[in-house]
Amino acid sequence: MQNRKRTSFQAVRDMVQGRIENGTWPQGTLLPTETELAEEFGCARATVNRALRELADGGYVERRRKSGTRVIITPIKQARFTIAPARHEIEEQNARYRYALVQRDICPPPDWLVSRLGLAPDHNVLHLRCMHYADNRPFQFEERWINLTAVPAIALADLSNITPNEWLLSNVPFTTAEIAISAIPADERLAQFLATSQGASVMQTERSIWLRDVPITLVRLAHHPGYEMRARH
Amino acid sequence: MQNRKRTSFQAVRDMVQGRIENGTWPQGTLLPTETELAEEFGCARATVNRALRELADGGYVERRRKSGTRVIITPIKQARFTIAPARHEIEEQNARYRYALVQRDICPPPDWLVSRLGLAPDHNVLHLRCMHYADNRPFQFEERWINLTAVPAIALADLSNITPNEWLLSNVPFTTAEIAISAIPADERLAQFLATSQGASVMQTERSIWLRDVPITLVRLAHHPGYEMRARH
DNA sequence: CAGTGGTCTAGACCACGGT
DNA sequence: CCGTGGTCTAGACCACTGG
Repeated sequence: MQNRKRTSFQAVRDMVQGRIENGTWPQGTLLPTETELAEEFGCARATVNRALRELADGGYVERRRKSGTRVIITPIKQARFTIAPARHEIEEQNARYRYALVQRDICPPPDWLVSRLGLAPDHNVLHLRCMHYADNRPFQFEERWINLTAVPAIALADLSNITPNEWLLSNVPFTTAEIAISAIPADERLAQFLATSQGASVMQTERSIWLRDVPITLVRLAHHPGYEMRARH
Repeated sequence: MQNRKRTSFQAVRDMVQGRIENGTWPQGTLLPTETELAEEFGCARATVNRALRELADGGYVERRRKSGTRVIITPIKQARFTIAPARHEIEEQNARYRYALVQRDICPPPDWLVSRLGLAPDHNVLHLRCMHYADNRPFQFEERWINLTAVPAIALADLSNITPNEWLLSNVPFTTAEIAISAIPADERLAQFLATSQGASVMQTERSIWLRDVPITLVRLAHHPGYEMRARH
């Protein structure tokens, strides 16, 4: 074994990960402390810390002060999905993007929306429906509600040429987003927009967005039949 | 607002993120160097480094040596979903988990599987179907193919009491996973297993798993109607 | 209360990649 | 070449939490 140029945090990470995967440290094992590992690997504790922090991020170990670092019992893996605007997704496939505003009205929020976002029930919201096309084929149907109390300016915006998403991105910062993905049957209206049959299985992404505690918008994206979300890890 | 005891990397991260979000540093802006930011915030360069590294992880900025740190042009957000075994998900809801092996056979791999995983077509695979129940209600239908060339031992395992997932997790390490999520209509068999009607909209998670270049398994999980995947970010 | 991870610092050297 | 991020170090103090 020749001189390692330096002991990198990646080497430490890979060593520890290796010991977890090959069974040296089975699930539930309490790992040596950072100080001990630093000694074993001949590096600074900060290096071990970074390595273990990445393993914790990756879902391999669980860290708690005082009790130490423990190999996760049930290895919950995490997958990262990229959430791109329809335009981006479509143009990446070298297809032509087209957007259409279908409906726009200002109304009191439905009850479920009030409770979902934590809205004030007596303030109106902007309700939008729009379509996104790829090469004139239906790609995504969007239904959106926007909190006019938080974003009054959007009531004056012309949303027939710019998507609500783009308008919001360039005008409103946000801090928190919640995403829920589900499979729903297409109702009659949705089936027409997506050029499919009523009852067809459709993937729906629902996103709720806040700026700190202030609800900004909730959007439901119904994807065309056959759409897939993909991720690697 | 009282004195911040120290300048934390989180404070730096939030400051920078804030400036990106409120438009001080619009998309494409070249940020000051780490050294400059450290000076501005009155902290060590390592602190700024950690803050910027996290922002890069989060998809806010792009970092390159020599050229510097730049605000990402198209803000592609990423969402992290946790991929937990059915047992874990069910027990977390305080429901009783039950597993049943439905079918087990050893057969040549179907063509689509050969090309999807990169299998040798002339070697058999283990083909399994099983069910996961929460409080005896159908939770998830699992169909799985396992590469017996890579994992011969599983042919001898008794999979009626331990799930194939659990067996694999404790016997085979893996390095790469690919996930695809889609919405499918339930065929007759699936509808029966999930106690729903034929054609019902069902969310399907397909996972392919490799150990380096060696394909291990491909599994399709059909979730019960109404199932949702959730994430925050 | 004491042990363990969490973070910060100041300084150093390395490695990549424009110029 | 040389500027910028990437990483390491040794030491220090802090903050959470289990016993």
